[in-house]
Amino acid sequence: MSLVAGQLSQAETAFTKADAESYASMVRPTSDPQFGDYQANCAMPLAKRFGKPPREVAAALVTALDVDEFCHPPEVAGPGFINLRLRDPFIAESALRMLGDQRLGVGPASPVLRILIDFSSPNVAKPMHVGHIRSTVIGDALARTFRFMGHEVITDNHLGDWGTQFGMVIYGFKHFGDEESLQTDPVTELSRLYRLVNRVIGYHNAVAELPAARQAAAEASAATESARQAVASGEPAAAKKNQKALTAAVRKESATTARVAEIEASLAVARADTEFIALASAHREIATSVLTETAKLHRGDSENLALWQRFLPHCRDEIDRVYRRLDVDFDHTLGESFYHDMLAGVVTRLRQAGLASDSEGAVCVFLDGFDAPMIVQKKDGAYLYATTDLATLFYRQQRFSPDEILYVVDTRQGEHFEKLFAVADRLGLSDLRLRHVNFGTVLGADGRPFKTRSGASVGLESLLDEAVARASAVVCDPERSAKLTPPLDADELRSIADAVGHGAIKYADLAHHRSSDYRFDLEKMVSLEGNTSAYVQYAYARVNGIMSKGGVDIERIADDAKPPVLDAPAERNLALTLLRFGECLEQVRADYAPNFLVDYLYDTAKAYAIFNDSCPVLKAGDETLTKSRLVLVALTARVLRQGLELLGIKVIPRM
RNA sequence: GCGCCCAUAGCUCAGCUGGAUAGAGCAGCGGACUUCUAAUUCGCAGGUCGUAGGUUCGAAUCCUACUGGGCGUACCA
Repeated sequence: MSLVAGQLSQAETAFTKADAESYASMVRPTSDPQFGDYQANCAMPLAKRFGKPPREVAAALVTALDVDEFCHPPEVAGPGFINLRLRDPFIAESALRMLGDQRLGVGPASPVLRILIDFSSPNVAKPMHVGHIRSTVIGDALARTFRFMGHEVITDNHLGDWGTQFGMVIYGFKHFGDEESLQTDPVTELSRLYRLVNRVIGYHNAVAELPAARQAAAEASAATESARQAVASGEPAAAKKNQKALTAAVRKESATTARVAEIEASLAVARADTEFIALASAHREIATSVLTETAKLHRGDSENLALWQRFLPHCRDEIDRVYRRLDVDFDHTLGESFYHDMLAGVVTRLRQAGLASDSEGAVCVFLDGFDAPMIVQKKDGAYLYATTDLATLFYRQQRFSPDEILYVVDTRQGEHFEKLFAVADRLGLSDLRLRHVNFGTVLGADGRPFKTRSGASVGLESLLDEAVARASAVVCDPERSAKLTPPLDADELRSIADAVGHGAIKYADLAHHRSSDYRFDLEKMVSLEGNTSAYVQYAYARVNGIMSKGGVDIERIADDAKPPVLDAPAERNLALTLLRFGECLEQVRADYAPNFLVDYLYDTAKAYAIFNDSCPVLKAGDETLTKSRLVLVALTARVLRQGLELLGIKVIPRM
């Protein structure tokens, strides 16, 4: 495609005398095979620009276009589309060249950019949960993809290792801690303390919130009643308006009463546990005490600092275990604590730049276009995550001098990043491209954010365990595995379930455009049917089966192979699809959206399935044809394996 | 109140700086196995792209208003 665009660009220049922006990149796969392989849509905008009929422009472009080497003569169709059909020998030779290239014809990128990706970034004081999937999986896929394209990628896990969560654990240990448990099983003990403190705080919050919630519900109920009367007795002229007000009132009433019910339910659960209530009653001031412990830690209090230093390695072990499972790693893990000493300097710098000022006791940066300021220091003197983010930005700029920094963070933090970037801009960092790579929420089957029935967030590890268990049930059918030669043994079955289970979760996440919310449905994710990880992994296993049976050495096959024959439609379509690998990576790059790669791999797996159905390889009955088709099979194997690897998903040789 | 995002087939979702007859999967119906892995594949059916205007040769895509939903909004991250 870039080849076409390049030639088109020359033709366009001949036509426009370089007197217009280029539309040569408007080449894309055709919407329908009857129009050829690619269509160029640049004639229409050019026609508008020069006030000439589009078909005339298209004809002029075609005349100037020098693509005879790899294309059949282009045709002008419809309002001015230029349809291009690649010559089979060109496709075949390109496929062979791709097979012989370690990089599958991709890159190296030009220009090579230094891209820093900030992703995952969990709070380490509490167990990872479902909310960490997206940042981790998307960030990892982008890092792998951009690196493969030839960019210089730096990954940095900006851990939450210094915040209120540690204040909670410190408070928990001081009051409820068990020294022996901490020594024998630190991770469980720390997790227990976090959960307990969190629960106590939640309980007191609920108690405190209940009266106000009840009142809000009562008011909403009264408002609904009066809205109802207005509808019943109001003037006809205002009927529509009144009805609308009633609808709104009813909605508010239902929301507020639901909130009351939610609080009451949680209190009922808590009160059933008398031991817990006794404990909670003894710690009424826990919320402020936790903040005090956090503040003491930040001030360098020796006891709290010692506890923090004691806890942190265990918290790190805990998340590292999950990263190992997910096969995710980082070049750097510079948590919030790393920047602590720089925070005062950030505030000073902002003051000196005339950006920060005092307001209501806090140090704030007021920015045009925002109602609320960015607060960089609280009235009690503590710093906030905005301060840390700025310190981090300055540090990264100074140490790594990246061209681009990507923040793979929940879309709800959009406003925070707008402010952060605005401040960076005001401080003269405008040549550094900052980008909030936002993503939507993971929803449960009910369309609400994915939670357990009791309202807690779902633990990441238990989710992975469940995915592996379900994958095992779907993929490890004993009758089937016995049919393979040799039969799959227990170890191999386990590694299959592992690859499919973890792959399913990653694949499903990456299959949706990152900015949309999606429904988490494990059953669908591990299914062998449809656009799933298992389907693509299975396609690879089939490909691999043929290669091993045919004795193909995938590393050597390109050395003495000939360009494949593409007489069958399935052969040609498969080859053409394989050639588009690089194009889809460009799409991923342009929009920071791995779902383009997922779609591509699914298309490729489908194209292969059709080929597999209609084109025998080892049984083609003709040695030349067998060799030709083995080239396509081997290239399919490499593309699927490489593509899945860029998504962080493993392939298995058999399944 | 203000701001951001979303609304596409029964369901879950794609749809690439505006392009030809809006796609896929699942679910439904009907075909194809002396298979190199049928865990596959082929066909059928299914859509006023939330509503109403506007811009354009051309709008799911851009603009405006409206409807419905989600999220954010001064010292959590």
